[in-house]
Amino acid sequence: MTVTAVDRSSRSVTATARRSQIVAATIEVIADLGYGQASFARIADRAGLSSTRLISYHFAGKDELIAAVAADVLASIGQYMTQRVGAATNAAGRLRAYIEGMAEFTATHPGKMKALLGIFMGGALHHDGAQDRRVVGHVEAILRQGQADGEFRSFDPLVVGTVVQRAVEGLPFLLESVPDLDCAAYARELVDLFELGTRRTPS
Amino acid sequence: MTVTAVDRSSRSVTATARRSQIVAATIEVIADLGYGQASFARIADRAGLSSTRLISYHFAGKDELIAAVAADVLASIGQYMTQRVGAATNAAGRLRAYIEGMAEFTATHPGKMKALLGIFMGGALHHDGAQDRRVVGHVEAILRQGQADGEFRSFDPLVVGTVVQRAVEGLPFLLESVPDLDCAAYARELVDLFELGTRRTPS
Amino acid sequence: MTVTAVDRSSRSVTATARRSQIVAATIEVIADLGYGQASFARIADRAGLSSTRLISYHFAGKDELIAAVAADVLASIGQYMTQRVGAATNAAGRLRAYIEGMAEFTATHPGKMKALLGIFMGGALHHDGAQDRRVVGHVEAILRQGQADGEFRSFDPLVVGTVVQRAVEGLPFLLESVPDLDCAAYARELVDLFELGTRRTPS
Amino acid sequence: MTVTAVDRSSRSVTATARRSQIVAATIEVIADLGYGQASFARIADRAGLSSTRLISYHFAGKDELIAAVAADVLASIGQYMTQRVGAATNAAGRLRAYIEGMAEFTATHPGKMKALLGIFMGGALHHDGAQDRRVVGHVEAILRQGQADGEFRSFDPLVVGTVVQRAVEGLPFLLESVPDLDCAAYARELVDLFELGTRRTPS
DNA sequence: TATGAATGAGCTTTCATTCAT
DNA sequence: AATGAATGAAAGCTCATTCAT
Repeated sequence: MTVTAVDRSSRSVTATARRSQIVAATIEVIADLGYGQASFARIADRAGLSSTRLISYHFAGKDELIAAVAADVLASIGQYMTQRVGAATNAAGRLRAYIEGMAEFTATHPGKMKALLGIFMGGALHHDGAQDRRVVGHVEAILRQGQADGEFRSFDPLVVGTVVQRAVEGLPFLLESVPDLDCAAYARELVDLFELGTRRTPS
Repeated sequence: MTVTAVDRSSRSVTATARRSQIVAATIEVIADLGYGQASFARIADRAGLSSTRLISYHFAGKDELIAAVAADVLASIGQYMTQRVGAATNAAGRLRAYIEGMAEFTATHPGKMKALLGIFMGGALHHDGAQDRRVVGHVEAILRQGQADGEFRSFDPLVVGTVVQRAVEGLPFLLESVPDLDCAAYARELVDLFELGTRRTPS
Repeated sequence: MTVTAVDRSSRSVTATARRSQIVAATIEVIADLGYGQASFARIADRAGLSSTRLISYHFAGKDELIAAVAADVLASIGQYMTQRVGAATNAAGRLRAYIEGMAEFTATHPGKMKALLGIFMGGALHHDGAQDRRVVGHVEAILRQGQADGEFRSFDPLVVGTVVQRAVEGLPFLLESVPDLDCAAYARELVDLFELGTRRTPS
Repeated sequence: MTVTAVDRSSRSVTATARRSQIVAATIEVIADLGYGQASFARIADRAGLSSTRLISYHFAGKDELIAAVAADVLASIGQYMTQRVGAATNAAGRLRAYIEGMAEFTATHPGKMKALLGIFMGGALHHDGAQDRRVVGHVEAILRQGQADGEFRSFDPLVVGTVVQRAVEGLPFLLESVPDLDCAAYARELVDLFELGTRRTPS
C-alpha cells in the first residue's frame, strides 16, 4: 500500500515547509529553464534534495505539483492586487490599478510571473481553459461594471478583457528581450491605450 | 560534422514531398497535443510512417524539424498577409488589414497558428527573442509610419505593437475554450479597440 | 547540472555493492567481447540486471562507468605491485619486480588486464595522454633512479620506460593467441632482455 | 537481387579509384577520431560523398572495408621496408633497418600508422590473432636467423619479437602526447636497447 | 517524515545495410 | 557506376513513479 500525497487538512508544519521549498524550487526552474525543462530531477537539484523521491512523497504527481505552483503564484498575485483594485472608486480606476499592479508585481517577482506563464503556455493551449477564464474574469468583471456604470463604451468584455490580460502578460516576455525595460512606463502606455480604447466615445 | 539530412539546394521532388508530409504531421500533432507531446513517435504515427527513422533521415534533428515547421507556417502567413496589408492606403487601414488578416488566417488555419504559438511558447520565454522582435516588427513598422504621417497619436510603438501582436495571437487560445467564437467579430472588436487607442486624439 | 548518480562520499553499502557488481560485469564484457561491444544492454545482461536503467541509476553516464572500471583495475594493480616493488633493494631489482609482478597479475587477472587495455585502446590513441604518462611514470622513475645510482647506462628513460610498459602490456595480447603461454617464462625473457639492455655496459 | 561488392578480378579503373578514395578517407577518420568513431556516415562525410550508399556499393560490408584499409597500409609498409631490410648484410643490421624503417614510416605517414593500430586495437584483443602473428613474424624471422648465425644470444624469438614490434608500434602513441618527438632519436634508442639486449653476451 | 533502490516506458539519434531504379 | 529512399535495431539517456523500509 502506498501513501500518495498527504491530504490538505492534516498537513504538519514540516510538511508544509517542504512543499513550499519544492514549489519555490519549481518556480525557479521554470522561470530559468522553461516549463519543458522542469523535470523532477532538475527541481530536486535546485531544491538541494538528494533524490526526486521527496517530491513524489509530498505531491501526488507532477500535475499536483504544477497545480500547487500555479495556486501559489495566483495567491501571491491576488494578495498583491486585491487592495489596490479595491481602493479605486470607479471602473477606469480599477482597470488602471489592475494594469499598474500587475506590472509592478511582474517587476518585483519576475520569476513567479514567468513560471505562471510557463505553466499556462507549457501545455500550450491545452490547459483546461477554465483557468484562463477565471484569470480573464477579473478584468472582464471590471469592464462589465464600467459598461453598466456608463463609463465604458459598448464592446465585448470577453474580447477586450482577453486583450488586456494578454497585454499585461506580455511584459515578462518583453522583459526577457529588453531586460532594462521600464515596467512603470510600460504600464502607463497600456493604461493610456486601454483608457482611450474603452472610454465612452466623446461625441 | 556528420552526414545528415540532404542540404537545401539538392533536394529531390520525393524528398521535398516527404519533408512536407512530415512537417504537416508535426503541425497537426503540436496543434492537437501540444508542443511537449510532439515526439518523433507521435509524429511518425500521425504521418503514417513505418518508423521514426524516416524523420531522422529527412531532418538533421528535432531542431531542424521544428525550424522547418516554423518556417513553413511563417511563410504561409507571409503569403497570406502581404497582399492585404499592401493594398491598404493608410496606416489605420494597414493595421485593420493586419488584424483582420491574421484573424482570418487563424480561422482558416487554426492548426498552423496553434503549432506556431506552441513552438514559440514551447521553450517558454526562451526563444531567442530575435524571432519575437521580427514578428512584432511588422506591426511596429505600421504604427511608426502612422505616427510619422500624423494619423496616430504619440505612444511607444514597441509597446503598442506588442499588445496588438499578442491580441492577435490570443485568438487561437480563446478559440480553444470558445470553439464557436466568431473570428471576424473578434477581429472587429480588436480593430475598434486599437483604432480608438491609437488615433490622433480628437480635440 | 542534473541529479545523477550519488556522490562518492554519501554512498550506501548496497549502492557500493551494486556499483561493484556492475563494474565487474563491465570488466567481463570488455574482456570477452571488446570495448566496442560493451553496451549497457550487454553489461546489464551479464550482470543479471532487469534493465539497463540500473546502470544509469548508479553511474552518471557511460563515461563515469568506464572511469570507475579503469580506477578499479588500476587500484587492483597498485595494491598488487606496491609491496613487491618496494621490497627490492636496487633499481634492477625493482625493474624485475615490476615486470614479474605485472606478468603475475596478468596471469591471475587476465580479464582485468584485458579490460584496462581495452579501455585505453578503445578511444584508440585518443585517451588524454595524461593517463599514459602516469602509467609509464612508474617505470620511468625506476629507470631514472637506476641511472642516478650508476646502475643503468645512459638512455632516454621515457623511451625505454615506454618500451618496458608496452612489453608488459603485450602479454594479454599474446595470451590471446597463445592461451597456454607460460607467463612466468615470458616475464623472465623480459627481465633478461631489459637487464642486458639497460645495465651499465661492462667494459 | 542485390549486387554485393564487385569481385577483385573484374574491377574497373573507376571502381578501383573510388575504392582508394574511400579507403583513404577511412584512414583519415580512424587516425583523427579513432576506430570507434569510424562510421560509414563519417567516412562518407570525409570523402565528400553524398551518401553512405557508395561505400556499401563498393565494399561488401564494413569488415571488407576495414580489411581493405589494413591491407592497404600493410602494403605501404611492406613496400617501404623490403628494400631497406634486404640491403642489410647481417641480422643486427636487418633489425636496425627494421626499427629505423618503421620509425621513418611512422614519421612520414603517421595517419596510416595510427589507422592500422586503431584497427588492430579497435576490436581490442579480438582480431583473429593470425594477423598479429604474421606481423610479428617478420621480426621473429630476423631474430631466429641472428641466433642461427651466432650473432644473437639465446632467447625466445616470439617474446623478443613481440617486444620489438610493440616498441615500434609505440611510437605513434608517444607521438600523440609528445608531438614534437624526434622519431629518429626514438629509433636510435630502440636500436641501442635491442642490440644490447639480443647480442651474444660478451664473456 | 524521509529515503535509497529500482523500474518500465519513452526519448532522440546513430548504426550498417537493403530496395529499387 | 551510381544514387535516392528507406529501414529495423540498437545506442545512451531521462522521464515520473513505485517498492520497501
